[in-house]
Amino acid sequence: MEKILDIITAKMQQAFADAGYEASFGRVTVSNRPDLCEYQCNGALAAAKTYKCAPIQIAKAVAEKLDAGDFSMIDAVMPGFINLKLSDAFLQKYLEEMRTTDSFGINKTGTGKTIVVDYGGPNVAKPLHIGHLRSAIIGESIKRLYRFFGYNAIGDIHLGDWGLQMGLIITELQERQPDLCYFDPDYTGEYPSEPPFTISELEEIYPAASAKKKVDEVFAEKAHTATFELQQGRRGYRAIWQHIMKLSVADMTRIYDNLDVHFESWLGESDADPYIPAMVEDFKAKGLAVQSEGAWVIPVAEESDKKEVPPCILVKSDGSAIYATTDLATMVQRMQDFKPDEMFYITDGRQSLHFEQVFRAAKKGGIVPADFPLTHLGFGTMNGTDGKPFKTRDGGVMRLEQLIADMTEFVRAKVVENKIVAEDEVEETTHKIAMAALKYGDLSNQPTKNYVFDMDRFAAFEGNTGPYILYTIVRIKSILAKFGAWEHLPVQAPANSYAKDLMLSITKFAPSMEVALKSAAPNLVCAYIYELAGCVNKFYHETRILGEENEELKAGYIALIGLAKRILETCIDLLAFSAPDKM
RNA sequence: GCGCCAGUAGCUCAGCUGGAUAGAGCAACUGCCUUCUAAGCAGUAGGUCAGGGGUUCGAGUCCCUUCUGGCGUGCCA
Repeated sequence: MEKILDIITAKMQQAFADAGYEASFGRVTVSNRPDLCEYQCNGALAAAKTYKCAPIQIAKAVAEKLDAGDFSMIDAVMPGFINLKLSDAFLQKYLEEMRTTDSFGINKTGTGKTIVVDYGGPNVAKPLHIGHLRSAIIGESIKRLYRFFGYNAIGDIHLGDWGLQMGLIITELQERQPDLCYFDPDYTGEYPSEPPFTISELEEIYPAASAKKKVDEVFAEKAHTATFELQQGRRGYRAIWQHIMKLSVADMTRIYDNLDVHFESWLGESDADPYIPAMVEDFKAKGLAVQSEGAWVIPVAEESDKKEVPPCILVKSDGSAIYATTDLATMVQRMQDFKPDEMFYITDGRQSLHFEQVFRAAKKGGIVPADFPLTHLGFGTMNGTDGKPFKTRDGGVMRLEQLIADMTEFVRAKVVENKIVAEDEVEETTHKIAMAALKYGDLSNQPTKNYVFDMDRFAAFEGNTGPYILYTIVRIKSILAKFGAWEHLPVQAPANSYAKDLMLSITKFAPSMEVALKSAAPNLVCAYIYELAGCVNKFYHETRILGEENEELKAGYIALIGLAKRILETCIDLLAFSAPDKM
């Protein structure tokens, strides 16, 4: 479907041309003065400079030429704005087309294209903590946005299962239980099928090892060696690694499922490992990798760089792979297996230089074509109310599970207190509201910016929050349920100013989603539905819907809120949460 | 040192390629539930858009500069 702004702009440009001015001045925008008009064109102001005459003259001349068909008001006002209001008939026709068109008439620009969205990135053997929240929910939302526009979007978790952390765990485990058969180089038998540790022990081992590494050089050296040997295929280490993977993946699957975050691909750094030798050889053969300070590096600095861009390290001086290596090898694997048209990475913003280096290296080495779209979205840090990185009261890192549990508990109390939901539905309703609160609280912020995570504020449920959006949907659902079958009812012309505002808001769906996709900004989806929900609530407040005696009019109201509900639900699905029937 | 990001109401944030009176939410105060869910709606108050220059008919938005904070800056990820 053509967007309203495009339709009006075309008319406006024609009017500029007809009045003897350059057509490109006829750009129309949504009004920033809704009290005066719905759409506006400021082109006369810009044109005044070119044509050296008063802008108001141009505005008036253009307004004269404007095709009045779809407008209820065309006004040229000082100093030279052209103000427009849409006619009721136009709005009705437009919304009815939206209502009856797949995906409300958005243009599926991604049809036939494949994109790999790399997000999540948890490390095995480490519990998911709140630092993983942003990647998971921003990534899931961006993946869904791409999918909504027709892309074949593959979410890839990219497990951190191959780095130094694995060596650290192995080394720490060996210190604790040196007699395990895994550490006996001469052991040739089968290894036990059950791991010598539980998930919670594992989660305690890693931070202990990580801390030890910083103060104990011998230990650190051992860990590096273990990492190297694991990557070289040492049997016992591989067996331990298998145990760790099994336990860890099962645990994180449970948590991601609970968050309604799903990955199509569960590959990790280890899966890229087989691609490393050939890739490294290729970089060397092409002369792109050079030896420097004992390591093999790929110089990626460019003339135009304003800063010093260090080379991308391909092979460490001890011969083992580093994250740049696995990221590059992962790209090789993805190009081979998924044949994507784009790759999109969602990680902490502090990794932006790393991705800059990797992207350059990938293009230099021909892993992807030179014009291949590689995007890194670096999200900001989640801070506490003191403005510093979020910590628990005792200064530790809060587990993602704990965060979800806290939020859920708070919501449950509220749901029980309201007594609207039947007892057997409390849990499901609670879960939906908690997810909405948590995700909307995060996603409504610009992803690239740091933001303050304030549990009290997120759980407050008033104003611009997830629960507000859900509440709006629930109110509509309640009316629709009482009304009966509504899906077939056509949209009618606006019956009052609240209806018209709501209709205008609905027409902004497609352009809002397009910008959200283009900018990879779920916060724009949030901003849109907040506005839309506000329009619904105002309309709801001012209009008696079920009590309307004129049946024709009532049907129109129902059709309108029905359409609003479908759009709201589509949007929250893009944000990966859903609405209950009651709350 | 260099680079990137940020600085807008007491707090948390919007502000789309410069355009009319800088917008929301929270907190404060005031109205509205015998009528479709008050997790709602309406209203009051609150701003030298960090400071200073500049470009422009017009700057929160573009350019320069200073200050403040965060982050990054070769073998962790």
